[in-house]
Amino acid sequence: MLRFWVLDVATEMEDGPVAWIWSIGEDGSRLIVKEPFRPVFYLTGGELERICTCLEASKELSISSFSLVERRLSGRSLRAVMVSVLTDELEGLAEKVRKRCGAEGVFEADIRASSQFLLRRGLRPSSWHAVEASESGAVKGYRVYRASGDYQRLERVETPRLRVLAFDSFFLAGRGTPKPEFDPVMVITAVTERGEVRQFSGDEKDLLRGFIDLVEGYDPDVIVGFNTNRRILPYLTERCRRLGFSLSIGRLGAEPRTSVYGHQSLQGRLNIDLYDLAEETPEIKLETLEEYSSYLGLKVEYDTIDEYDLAEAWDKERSRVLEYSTQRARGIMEVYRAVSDYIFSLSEITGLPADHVLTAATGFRVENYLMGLAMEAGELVPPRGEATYMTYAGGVVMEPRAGLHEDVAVIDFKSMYPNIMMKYNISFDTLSVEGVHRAPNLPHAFKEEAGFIPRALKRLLEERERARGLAEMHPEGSVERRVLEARQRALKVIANATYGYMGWTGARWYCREAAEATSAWGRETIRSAMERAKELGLEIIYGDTDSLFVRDDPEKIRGLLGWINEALGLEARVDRRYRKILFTEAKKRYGGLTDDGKIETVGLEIVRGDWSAIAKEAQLAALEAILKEGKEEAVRRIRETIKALREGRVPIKKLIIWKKLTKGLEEYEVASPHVKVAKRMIEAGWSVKPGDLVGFIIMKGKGRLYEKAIPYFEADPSRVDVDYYIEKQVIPPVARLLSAIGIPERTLMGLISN
DNA sequence: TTTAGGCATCAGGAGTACGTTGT
DNA sequence: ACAACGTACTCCTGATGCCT
Ligand SMILES: Nc1ncnc2c1ncn2[C@H]1C[C@H](O)[C@@H](COP(=O)(O)OP(=O)(O)OP(=O)(O)O)O1
Repeated sequence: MLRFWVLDVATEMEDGPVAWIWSIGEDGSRLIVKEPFRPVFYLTGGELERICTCLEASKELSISSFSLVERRLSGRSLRAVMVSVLTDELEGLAEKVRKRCGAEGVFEADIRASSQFLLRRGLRPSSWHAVEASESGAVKGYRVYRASGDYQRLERVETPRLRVLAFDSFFLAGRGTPKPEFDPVMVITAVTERGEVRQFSGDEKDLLRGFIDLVEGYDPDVIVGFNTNRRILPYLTERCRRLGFSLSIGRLGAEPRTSVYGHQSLQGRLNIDLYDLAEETPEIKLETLEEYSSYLGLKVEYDTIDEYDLAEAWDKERSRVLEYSTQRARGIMEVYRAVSDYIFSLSEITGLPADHVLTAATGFRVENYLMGLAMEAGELVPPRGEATYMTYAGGVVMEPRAGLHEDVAVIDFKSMYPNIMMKYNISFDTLSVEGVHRAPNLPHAFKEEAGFIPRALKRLLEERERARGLAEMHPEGSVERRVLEARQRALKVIANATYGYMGWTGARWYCREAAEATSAWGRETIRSAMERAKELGLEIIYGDTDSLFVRDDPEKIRGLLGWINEALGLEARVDRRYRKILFTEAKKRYGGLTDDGKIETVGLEIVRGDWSAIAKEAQLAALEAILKEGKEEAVRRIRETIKALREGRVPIKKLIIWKKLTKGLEEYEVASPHVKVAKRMIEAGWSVKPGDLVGFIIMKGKGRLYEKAIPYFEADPSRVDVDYYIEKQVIPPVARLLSAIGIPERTLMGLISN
């Protein structure tokens, strides 16, 4: 038996499609496991025997074989013709066959060949397998095996030692964002996992060739960078082409290939872009390598040079640029080390290859996970439909009791929606008018027979519990803990998103009834818990969807938790205790002092990425004073902030307001500062695209706000509109906190004039 | 390539009332 | 006297990013 760890899978056309499993062997060797593979689609409806006769007569098409099989569709048994084909262009062929042979439905023709291979053969990326295989030569030094028989998943959990190359690169433009048509590569710096640094600069052709040679010589399994998918790899590829050669950094010398959703695929290697990871980390508001490193608590030094100053720095302080490039490559390696386990675990859970899982949107992670289970269960994977969007009611949110409260306990249901889906067996394949589980105030019901979705959730929740347990074994602040926390959270998001997935019109298993019923039962559950809490004499201060904030009373809370467990069959727990907690009038916003002495803020401007740092700091200072010192101190601190602003003592960086461009500039209906600034930047030659953050500063002047906003890197500190920052940034968020403890806004407005 | 709904907050823009100005 | 204009106000909506 050959044992191997799956790095990546590709299908290549030889005599028909062949799956190439790029792998790491037990002895650490790099190898390729090959298996001729026949992608499959199913035909249903019509007269299946006639369809078979028709297929028999269609020998000229690339059909390898076909047979009548028993499958399931939404849980119901169904006969179908399974067609195995010799091409990786399934969709066209399937449609042709369907028409010619008079079938009604086509299933699974829209799943790409390499995905099919992974899913059908039960192969999991980023995990260990065993298979009967015979050695059959070598390609470019990689031993090749022919697999025969089924793949067995092994229990081993550890990741083999991978060769990793971290790199970063800067490009040089005379004006604005560098464009690959004109502007050369200045420098590439690469670092191996042993810490060896190689820097390439000078003649562009030489430096690119140097990098290619390094990759070929070092032969990394993983190439990791920051912003490689969207920017660096396409850029380098284009530069090489223009210089008359190709960026041959694939394992058999191929160029990077643009794959699904802007991902750059490297033959036989994993291309990992840490930017993708930064983007989905909610604590990180500004997706930069620096922010990510500091979020992880890594000790990496950066002498940062802003993108907008790079060209100038290259002229004036070249050695600093080169040094920064090295720091970045080192930092990328450090971050990779910290997060690689997380990436591989996400890949293993969802069944998506490690480099694809990071670019896949949540819905597709869920879907891929479900598809794997579906194929195991013989459940046909339906095509994506075009359901019309219909909204439905979600969770209930209580009006908070505004003000400062002492000793508040937060009671929280454990994975509420997933557990509700399991309790009431909510699934697309259990929806039935005669079902025994009838959703409150809805015409939807679900039957007893174990559903597909509850089965899928069970595994996710178990895995999450495991990750949570492990996380708690590591000290707070340690890298291990952060990574396990991230895994735990990823599993929670995938589980919750399984609920949202069924309410998503783009889902293969769209089932609005299931999603709607889940939130309806959620409302019923929290309402009954609220009632019970009141009956027990608990004082409720706030609640949102699955939580109750109550005045702490351990005895009564114990009673409530016990009741929830017995009467509702769900688990709730005290998630947190606040010594003090402050609510404004608003829902979903509060800040408190926890029992272990930490300040926690939820929803307030402090946690939002679209407020200036000065405003967020001022609000935090006020909150801290309110919780720890008193009202007077809060007012004193704000007075100090305002004074500092007036006297020009606040660094310009703290005045930047960042907002994301969420769509193309033409699509905006109303003018706004960040859109205006984006337009201005584009005119100056900078590239600003949807998904980018635009940083701006408000300057003195007349007119609308958007007329006073300029790119942050053009701001002259002496012309900043200090009044705007005082009156519209600092005061309102602070005033909302203060008014909750009875200090009228006037008190702050009085501070404006001095 | 879009998991869902619920929510606060801000600024722009349309509509309106009202006062001022010029003829 | 009356139209044209500017300003201040209200109300609604688009936009963003958060919470669960
Ligand atoms: N990202 C999300 N997508 C869809 N539904 C969500 C999401 N986050 C939360 N919900 C819904 C479903 C959850 O069960 C419910 C309560 O959320 P929350 O308390 O944050 O987590 P949880 O109850 O699932 O886990 P925990 O065990 O950490 O409390 O709100």
